[in-house]
Amino acid sequence: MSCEPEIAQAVRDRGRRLTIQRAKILSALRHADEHQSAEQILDRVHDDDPLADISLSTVYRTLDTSTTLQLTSELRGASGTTVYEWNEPGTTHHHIECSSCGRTEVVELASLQLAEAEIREQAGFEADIRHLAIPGLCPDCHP
Amino acid sequence: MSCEPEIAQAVRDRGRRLTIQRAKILSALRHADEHQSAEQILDRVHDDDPLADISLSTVYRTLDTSTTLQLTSELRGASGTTVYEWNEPGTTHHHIECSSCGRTEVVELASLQLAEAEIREQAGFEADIRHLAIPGLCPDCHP
DNA sequence: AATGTTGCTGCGAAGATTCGCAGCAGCGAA
DNA sequence: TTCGCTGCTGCGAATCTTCGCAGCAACATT
Repeated sequence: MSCEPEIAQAVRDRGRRLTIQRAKILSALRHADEHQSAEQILDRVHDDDPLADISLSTVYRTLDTSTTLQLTSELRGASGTTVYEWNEPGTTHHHIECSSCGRTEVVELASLQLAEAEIREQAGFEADIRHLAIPGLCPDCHP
Repeated sequence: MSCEPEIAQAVRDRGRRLTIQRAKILSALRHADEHQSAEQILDRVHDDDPLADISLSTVYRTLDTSTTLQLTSELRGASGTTVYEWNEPGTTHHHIECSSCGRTEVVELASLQLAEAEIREQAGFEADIRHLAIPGLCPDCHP
């Protein structure tokens, strides 16, 4: 796969070490076509290389790190399990999840672009709202 | 405390039963001056009534329900533990949390008011963004 | 006030995620 | 290429959260 060097660059550019584990974990998520749980990612790594010996802790730690590096996003849904997705550079989308039935939809919210500036002004934080999870109620669960 | 009837109303109005457990749990959170973890809420219930016999499962279930009813908000931070807060009717504020060091700040984002309309239009969801948690990097953790 | 329905609760177990520690390995420097 | 520093990993345990089930209790109806 031709994108491995890019992942390697991205990790190293940010002052982290590129380990075999990180390369495999991030590559697995990068090539998944939808968001994945930690366990699903580990399964994919094993599909690709049955001999890979990576612990689930490392998957969690890697995803935590890559989220800090803004390479990936975490979505902690009501389902109890957290899913992760690869941040395709330059793209933006938002997840909205029904607090009642758990159903999710993807939307693209132009108004959130303004929020980043507001946050920078008010708190000095560099917010990452390119891939945000928003709670709500779906049409079926409205009062 | 004079607000118990209001809590009772809010729960019953939405077709749920008002149990002693729910009343105590929600009252405890209602009177806390900052967001609380499930365990902290249970401690507060016990402070108020040492004989109360409420399980932690029930605290979690009650908060889950009350969040669906939009009486409370959940904030699942990077710290690993979820905290909850009472939604003061009519108020709005947003939490921004540093993905790196965990520090949080409260901001108030006018631009998010537009997002609710956008979401309604695109997906038909009734979003609740009055108390949203947004990931980002604080000034100290910027690259 | 008594009754029936069914939503809630407590308990224990299971599942998901984080943590602590000792040893390994990536990468810069020599 | 070798060496050394220190960040990263695997493991097992701890912590946090959810789940399944049997019994209880809130509330509408009588």
